Amino acid sequence: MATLKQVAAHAEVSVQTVSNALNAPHRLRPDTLQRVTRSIQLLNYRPNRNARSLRTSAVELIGYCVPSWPNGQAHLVMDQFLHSLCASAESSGRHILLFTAPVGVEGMPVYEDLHARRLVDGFVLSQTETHDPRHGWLKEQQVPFVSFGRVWKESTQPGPWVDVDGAAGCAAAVRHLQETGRRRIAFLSWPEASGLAEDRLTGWQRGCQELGLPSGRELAFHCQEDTIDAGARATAELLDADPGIDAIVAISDILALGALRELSRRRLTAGVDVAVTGFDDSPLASVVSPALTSIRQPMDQIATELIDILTATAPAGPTERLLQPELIVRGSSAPG
Amino acid sequence: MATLKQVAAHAEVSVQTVSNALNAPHRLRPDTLQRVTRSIQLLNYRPNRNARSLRTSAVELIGYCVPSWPNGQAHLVMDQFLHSLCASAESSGRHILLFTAPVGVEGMPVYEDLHARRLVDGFVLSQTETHDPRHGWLKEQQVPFVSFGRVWKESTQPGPWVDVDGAAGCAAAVRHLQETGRRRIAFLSWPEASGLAEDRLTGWQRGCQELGLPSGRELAFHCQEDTIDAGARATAELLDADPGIDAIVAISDILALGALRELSRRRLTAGVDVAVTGFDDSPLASVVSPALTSIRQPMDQIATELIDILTATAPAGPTERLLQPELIVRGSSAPG
DNA sequence: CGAGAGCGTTTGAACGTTAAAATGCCAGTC
DNA sequence: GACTGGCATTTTAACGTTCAAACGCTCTCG
Repeated sequence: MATLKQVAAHAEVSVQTVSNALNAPHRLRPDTLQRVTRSIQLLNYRPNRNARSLRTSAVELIGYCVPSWPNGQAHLVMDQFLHSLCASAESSGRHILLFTAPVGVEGMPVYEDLHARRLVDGFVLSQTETHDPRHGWLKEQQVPFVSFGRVWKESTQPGPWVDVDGAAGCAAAVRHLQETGRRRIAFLSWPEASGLAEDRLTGWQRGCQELGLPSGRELAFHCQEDTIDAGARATAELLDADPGIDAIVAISDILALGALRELSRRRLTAGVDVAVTGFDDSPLASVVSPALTSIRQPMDQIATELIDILTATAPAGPTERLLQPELIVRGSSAPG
Repeated sequence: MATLKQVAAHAEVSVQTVSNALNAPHRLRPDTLQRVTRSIQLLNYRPNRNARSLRTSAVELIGYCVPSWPNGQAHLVMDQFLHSLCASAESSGRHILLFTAPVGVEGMPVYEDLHARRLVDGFVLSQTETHDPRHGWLKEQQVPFVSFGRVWKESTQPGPWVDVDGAAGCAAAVRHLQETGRRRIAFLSWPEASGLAEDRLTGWQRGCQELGLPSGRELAFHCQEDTIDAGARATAELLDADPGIDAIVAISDILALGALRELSRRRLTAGVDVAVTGFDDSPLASVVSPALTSIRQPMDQIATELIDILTATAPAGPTERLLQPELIVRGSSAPG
């Protein structure tokens, strides 16, 4: 484990010169720079991050609270999100530090502690809830953070955020279904209380209205839980009540899977008799048959924006960014 | 942001005494301790981790490479694993640092760099591959690490590991199926090359043999990919070839889901006509209908053991631990 | 009653780095 | 030839903590 001192001795310069070679190479005369660089390589020197952080008081670590879902349910795309987040962080020389914390106010001491002890520079928040207490608190404490997900039903949300336009995604699904000949499009949703659900429902509604398709309350079903079973039961009820339904936009891949199952039980062919779309383009979507058309959140872009905002030195650019999802068309909505 | 110095001034003791109050309270006279503690609380002092780490050269961070699955497939239980790992790390005052790295030898520089720059004390490896190069390399470099998963087909594996006894899990599934009246139990597997597959296959085989049930090659099907479709096709082939099959042990929940789908297509009732079991007890298992009997890996215990081994100061206890999974019985194997 | 041990506390130094100020050198200017 | 300005490099001092040694006090015991 070489130190600056040893490299300096080897290159016959002062310690500071070696430091400059790494952090401000333009300050060195080309020949000196080359000599120092050679010594660095020869000794396989790596700067000690702790010493650096102590001096600069920046740890280059970003805290992320690993979500724990109350119902034991997994975030099917968390893998992808974490991977993108890590990659983005790394491309700016930072890393992600994971931690656990209780949801709501009880979790705040954990955030405070991590920041006060200088384990992280800031936080990326996800699983944003209505009236999430974290945003206000962090802003007040002047702890840097950025939120993945808007706090819903608030006119203004404290602090910067990045989110995906779920409404636009659902509207795009509706448009795609209309273009492929569908005329009676149902919507499979979560409980109405959820802000996420409201956003996506609105997209379906507006999409239908703009195309002159029906979008009445009887075409929207609110499932109480996000399970395949619930999706299947909802689909059954919808089809029983209105056999004319020829497409179903589901608010999640899981509910869409339920729809697929119910269709298959009824000897209906998904994608032919009734088209189905999901949301999130989880790994499941491409693994079922027919493969599921789904709305993909641009994970890489989300991650890049999050890190961008969090690590911006000067407050450049907007700090509220709504990204567009992408409709991935597969067999469940367009056979062939 | 209070520092030791300020606390010391406030409590009218030396800096070292405050440090001792935190790290070796037994050295202080009770009244001094109390006075210092009061000052610490009053000033809301938190030790600066960087300074501490610089001095002690221990960062209390554990590196974990966030897996990227080549086929874009998600690890359905990664959530749970990460959550358990974080919780275990935290209960020993540590945290998890995430990073990305290419698989195989090309990833080694990343590990080296993280360790050399003192970003982490050691590593938890997962996604262990046959002849995984990381283990040997890390051992040689004397970088602390522990592996989740054995390196297969090696008589001795460099370094400590924790793993789950997949064979025992599958044997337990077979036993359960036999007890509930099943006599012809098929096995749905991955490609034979996989060590994981071999382990679990062996469990099924031995389980059947011990109970006097058939376990010939014709009852084991090796799917080329881990998809619902592949599982369904395999189930179709198995049932076509041998209509007497009354139970299927699948090596993954995904394949089991395929089996369920094929059964339903054939108007057979899972759990009544043919019993089905999966592996991993992923969130999907409880979300399908009938709910899927599955073999759960003890995530909390795995995480605890991993952290235990990695952070043990003295080499206490065995550093190769094989944990027992648990069979979670649900409707797909025991209706009612 | 003086030497030695034990305890609680302080002092001095170091961990490896970087910011800021100081230094020395050289070329250009009047 | 002294004077200025600019550049490359070095010196000094810190960042906040802990280790190791030293200190001074009290107690024990021969």
